[in-house]
Amino acid sequence: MERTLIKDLMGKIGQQVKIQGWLQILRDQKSMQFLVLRDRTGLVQITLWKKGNPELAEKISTLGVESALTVFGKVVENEVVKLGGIEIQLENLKVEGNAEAPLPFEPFGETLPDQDYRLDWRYLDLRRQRNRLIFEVQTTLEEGMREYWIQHNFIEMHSPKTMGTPSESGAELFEIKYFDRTAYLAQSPQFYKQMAMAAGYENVFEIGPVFRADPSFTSRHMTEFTGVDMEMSWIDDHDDVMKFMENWLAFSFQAVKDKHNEEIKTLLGTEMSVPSVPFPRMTMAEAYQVLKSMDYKLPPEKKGDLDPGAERALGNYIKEKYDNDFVFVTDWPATVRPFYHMRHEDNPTLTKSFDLLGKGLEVTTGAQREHRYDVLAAQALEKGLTLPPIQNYLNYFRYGCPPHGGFGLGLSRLLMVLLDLPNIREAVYLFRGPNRLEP
RNA sequence: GGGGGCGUGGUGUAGUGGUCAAACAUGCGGCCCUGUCAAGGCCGAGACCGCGGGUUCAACUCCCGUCGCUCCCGCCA
Repeated sequence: MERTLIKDLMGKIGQQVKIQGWLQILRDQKSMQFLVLRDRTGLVQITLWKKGNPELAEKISTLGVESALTVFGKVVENEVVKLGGIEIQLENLKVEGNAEAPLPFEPFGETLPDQDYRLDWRYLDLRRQRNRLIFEVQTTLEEGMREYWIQHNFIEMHSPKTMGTPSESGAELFEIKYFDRTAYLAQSPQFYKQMAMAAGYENVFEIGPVFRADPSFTSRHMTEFTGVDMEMSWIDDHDDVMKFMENWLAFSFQAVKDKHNEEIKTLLGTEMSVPSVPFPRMTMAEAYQVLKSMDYKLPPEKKGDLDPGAERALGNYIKEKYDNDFVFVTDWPATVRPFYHMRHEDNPTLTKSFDLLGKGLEVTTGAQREHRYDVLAAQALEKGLTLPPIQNYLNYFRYGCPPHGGFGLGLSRLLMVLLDLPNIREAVYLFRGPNRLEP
């Protein structure tokens, strides 16, 4: 017999059905048993008159909530039933996976345990529909991103995650044993996607894991996360990257809205909005003016940079003034940017770079890259790097590399912004942090 | 790495020097209940109050250390 999904039961009134799901509630009375079964599409009540099948009733009495069940019965209409006005008259039941009692916690209880404890029992926490929805949204979001890229002739890359030499900055890399030598986990596909530019791919993207050995204890950091990276060739400057990016992002958000708008409202209590294009832009210098006008005081050591408080303040300002959740902050000082960001011709202290803030949270860093070998090498030296460790990278620019730029985006951070999630641990399937390697 | 906060039955909380051999809710077990539906009623089990040391006649409560969690900052996506 074929399985019927709970949402389709209305069309099967009077028929025998097989449904499969988890026992959410068992009300075991003297003469009647009521089971509420949950599958990914909804809840339904299942009813058994005990005297009609004492053996089955006995079996049901031993069930723990959250057991995985296959249920056979007849769908009947019953106005008395508050759960959709229908119920299933139970005929047979197979226990596929019994749940021990008590559960570590009640996923559907009125109060939930601390997040850290729920992380220990992540699969139970994920049974809540609102958590399932987060990853349905993520799936649609990535689908939208891919669709837009493919429409624009991008090639998908899968770059290695093990590296022989530290690339951008040694401090934040995880060292791993690699036979008789040391290797490093990639903290960005940066160099590899630029290599694709040198290879003449013109447009590439990658969605893959990146690793950061930062001992960060915040609601928005992870030691391993999914990076969304792209790089495009033959641009005039970083604004070409921003133009592409805002349209790409709006397209992907629209895909999410088309598919999940109602559920996001009901399960997450948030109204999602598709940002209007173009996103507001402000240079770093303008951002400082705005902060000054808001009386936001940056710590003096943050010269030329923003701190999280400043980012939140700018997010609020943009929301109020332009009614947009996003803002590009451009033209960051070279002092706070990596050596490979291209600098302005008329002002070499500033880079052709940008951050994208979403609701005041940094979700992206991007730039036009320096593709001229001599300039790039000079900038590396100026930053205090030595050339031999990055010579393989520098070589990409020796035999005809086109002008190019791109960005890296944190997938879970974008989900936080999209769904108004307060903590990145909710926006990722399994969180990894300095003290969290399990499950 | 720096700073703040927290750590009490399975879970969420209350209790902040003696009245606590620790309370409430929920969950769990048992019994009762002609259809329940956030079901309800009764009974029961379950915590040496994170760990170690100290102060005190007396510590869940104060102090020190330690571990864990959490938030903010640094770092970044």
